[in-house]
Amino acid sequence: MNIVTSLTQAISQALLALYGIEADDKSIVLQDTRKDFKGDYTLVVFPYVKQARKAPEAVAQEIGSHVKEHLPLVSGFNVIKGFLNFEVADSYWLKFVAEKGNDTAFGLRQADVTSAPVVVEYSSPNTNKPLHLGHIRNNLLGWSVSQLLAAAGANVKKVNLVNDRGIHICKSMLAWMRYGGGETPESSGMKGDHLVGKYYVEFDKHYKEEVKQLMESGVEEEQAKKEAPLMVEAQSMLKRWEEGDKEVRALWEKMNGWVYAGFDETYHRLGVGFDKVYYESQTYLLGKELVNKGLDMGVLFRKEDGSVWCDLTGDGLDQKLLLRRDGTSVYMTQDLGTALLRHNDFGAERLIYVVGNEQDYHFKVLKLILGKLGFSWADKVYHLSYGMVELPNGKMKSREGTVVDADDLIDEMEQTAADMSREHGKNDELTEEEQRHLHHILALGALKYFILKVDPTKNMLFNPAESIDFNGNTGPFIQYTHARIRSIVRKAAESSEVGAWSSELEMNEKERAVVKILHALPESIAAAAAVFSPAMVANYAYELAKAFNSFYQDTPILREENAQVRAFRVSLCAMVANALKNTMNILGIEVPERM
RNA sequence: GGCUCCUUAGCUCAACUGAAUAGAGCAUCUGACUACGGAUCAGAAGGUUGCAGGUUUGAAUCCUGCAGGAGUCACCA
Repeated sequence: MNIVTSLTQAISQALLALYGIEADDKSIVLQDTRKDFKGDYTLVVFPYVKQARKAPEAVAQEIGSHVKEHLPLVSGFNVIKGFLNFEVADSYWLKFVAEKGNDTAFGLRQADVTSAPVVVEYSSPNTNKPLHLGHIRNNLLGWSVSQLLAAAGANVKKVNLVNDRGIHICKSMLAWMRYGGGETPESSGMKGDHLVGKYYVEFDKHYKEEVKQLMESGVEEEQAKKEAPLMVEAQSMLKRWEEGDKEVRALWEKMNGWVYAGFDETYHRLGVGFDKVYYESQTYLLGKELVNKGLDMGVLFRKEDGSVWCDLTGDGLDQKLLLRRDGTSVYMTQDLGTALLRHNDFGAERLIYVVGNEQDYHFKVLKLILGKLGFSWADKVYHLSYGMVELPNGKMKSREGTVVDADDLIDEMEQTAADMSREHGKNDELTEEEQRHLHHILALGALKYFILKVDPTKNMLFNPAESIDFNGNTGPFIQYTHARIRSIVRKAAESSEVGAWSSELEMNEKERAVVKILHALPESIAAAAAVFSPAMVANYAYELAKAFNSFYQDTPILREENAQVRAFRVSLCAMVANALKNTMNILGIEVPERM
């Protein structure tokens, strides 16, 4: 049995026997003993001193004795103020490595495919411009949270909802017709999404010019923005699209096709994917029946002008529009519809939306309305809200050209990785193809780790000029550690002298540190999954890699003369390599055999 | 202006549900290569956790107020 559960139970029994305190296992919290003190797990006894009517030191002393007496795995304990530090016998740790050392899936739970799916929506791009750094954070988060939940045993379905219709698409289409001269991805050599994005910018340029001219001729700004010929034409194009105009639809399909080809390439490079892709052009009319249902139920109401609203003033919010007076729906209406669609499509238990924090309000409202409409799963809707990626000179603004393009960024990272690699010059035996693959892995390892190690909810700063480090708390550091370990394990396998070891061995401090971190892997993954935080996984992997390096630096492994100790250390190596691989895989980061 | 979130070392970030002396990396300084892989390791220096109160045996963490920053308050998506 796991030592933590054993300890918890022993403590619970001690509390009952000594003081008659009935503490359930959940209220007993053990924490890792701080490095500077002797021991492995610490119990804070302050919560019990009142009922025990004794000084903290005395209480700790008594609990310690009682536990040690009843739990042989506890080899000793010490008391400092109100902190009771338990020491766990080496034999326990040795047994743990012996049992789990060869388990390549250690720490990962088998996903239960028979349980109700958890649907994770992420990415959700617009098809009028290419992906940028903000999308990268979204995609990486979506993918790794999916991996994380799966590692914790959930049946995860990843979905993407592509925003493929609307006025913004028409802008690109119109500009392409006007100024494009029939340019295609083939003729221009541009990636499809970049080409379409170029015409979106083009539209904005000419449109601003028109607005400026109108204002110079005395038209108010508001009015000028509405009346500029380009805008009027884009609006009419949207109308024709909605009416199913063949010409408009054909162009729409053609240009969206270019964009999808471009997106697929970027998704592939990022290593993300989906189980199902929804298109807004097919779902944007959903939700109206729900509104009718809501009207019947009396949770929604109609105003005199015919528009339909939900009154959320009772929840401390405003009234929210759901149908315009002309009967057309808004964003919220669609999202209500797609939530239901998704729930029905998968029989989903939970819906998770990976969407930026600028939509916090929207999802708060979405959840509330779903609840009012009587859906029991409304409280299982979770908005995984993430902060913006900021640049040293401020926010990214597409219109001002201060965006970091996803493809460009990946290109640069790969170049940097190639340069670094060449500098270290250890990969001469690799073919060119293998080297390219390695550079790709390292580049994405650096990028992904850099982004995922930050708490999702927080805004983060990205400095493209300084690019991303390959030293310190980085993806490549962990990748490097893995590659080194695998190298040792390979050599050990060649020598074939690796045998068993006895539980009588004594571990040194650094070995113990590594083993303890390994031991915590399952709990760490479970804890990270509970709060949807890949960052916690990243920090775990780093801590493990660091502890291993520290151990590795001054402890002989293959040169160790004692065969049993050698065997133990090799097993430990294999286990660390495995744990690094599994945790990095959750982050979507590949880990090389050599680098 | 209302509501929500944020503020930790020079910089970028940690600290799970309140617990011991708030931890890493980068940058700076000092040491360690006849290498089981130095993309490493050992160490130094760097902090009144934005400010002021409060609750608690104990607060970066919870409460109140203030300052600074971001987001949002569309018959846009």
